[in-house]
Amino acid sequence: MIQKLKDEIRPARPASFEQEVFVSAQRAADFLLRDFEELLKPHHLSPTQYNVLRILRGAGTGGMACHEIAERMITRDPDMTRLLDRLEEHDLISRSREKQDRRVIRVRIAHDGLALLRQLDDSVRSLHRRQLGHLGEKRLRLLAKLLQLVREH
Amino acid sequence: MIQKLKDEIRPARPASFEQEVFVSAQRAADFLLRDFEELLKPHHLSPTQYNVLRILRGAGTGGMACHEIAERMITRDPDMTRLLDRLEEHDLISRSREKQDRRVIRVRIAHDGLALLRQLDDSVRSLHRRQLGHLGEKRLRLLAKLLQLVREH
DNA sequence: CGATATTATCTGTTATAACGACTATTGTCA
DNA sequence: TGACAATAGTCGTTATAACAGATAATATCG
Repeated sequence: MIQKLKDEIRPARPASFEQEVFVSAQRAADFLLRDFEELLKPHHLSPTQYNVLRILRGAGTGGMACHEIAERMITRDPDMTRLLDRLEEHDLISRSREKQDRRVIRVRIAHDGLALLRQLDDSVRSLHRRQLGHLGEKRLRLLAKLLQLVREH
Repeated sequence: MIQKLKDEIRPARPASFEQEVFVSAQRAADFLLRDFEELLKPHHLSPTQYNVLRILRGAGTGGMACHEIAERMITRDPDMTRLLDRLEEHDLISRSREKQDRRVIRVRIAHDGLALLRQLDDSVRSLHRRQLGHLGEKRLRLLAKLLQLVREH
């Protein structure tokens, strides 16, 4: 009886190396994200919101349609509308309907959004340096290359 | 006026290489997680819940205290109680209060939980092989090593 | 041109995550 | 021993994410 339970509790096969890498990737990403969230918290921004602001700054004065933002985001978000609602409430972005294609909402970063990003630029940069700088440029290039390969599938 | 806006919209400095690696890591982790969520969805399990079941299977018949589970989890979860509530509702785990230290709740994987994991073992393994196998063992070892280095800080 | 498909976004609802405060139990140390 | 701190887990509340269906505008094709 006890032997049977012990057999049951054993997985069919030991975890594969691919599985271990999967777990390592999740752990590393979470480890990095945790500090980043802490950095943003005093500014009442989530990493996702920060990401959107960065994308919009990159888009320049022309702004971007919702679905273009969604395409560029780091992690997918099925609820762009309300994500933008929150940013608009805090005057970090502005929205306006397109003239040509009236389905499209054009989103632009607002003055306050730019100011906030600017205020964060240095601390974000130095956080990432603290988190990853110890690897050295050579290893970082290697890591970037390998992560790129992971996604190229 | 327009020139001023253009200046404002430009970040203080271009993104550092460390920042790029940070983003790559988040993207790669999300990319891997997405497929995994799809695989689990028909079984009404989230990656977090699956992770807990795996941890409990690893713990064996002796089970584990809540805080021990929390320590071993891939991503932190500040709400272990309700995470376990959901698993218990579906009879995937069982809980019982410790005799010696009555503060502690001992959690064990239940028969149905073991059966579910066993059912998933093969498909999880082959998913990760599909996702990562193309890198080859040498690159996977390198990647695992680098991800380990990231966390060792 | 008109029916239908597609695209872009929004909204209602439910589930989960995050944040704090709270209770119960045990450990520590004067 | 007895006050106080530390630990383990729970619960109330709010915020966000996920899912599914709805709405409006445009594109396509016979």
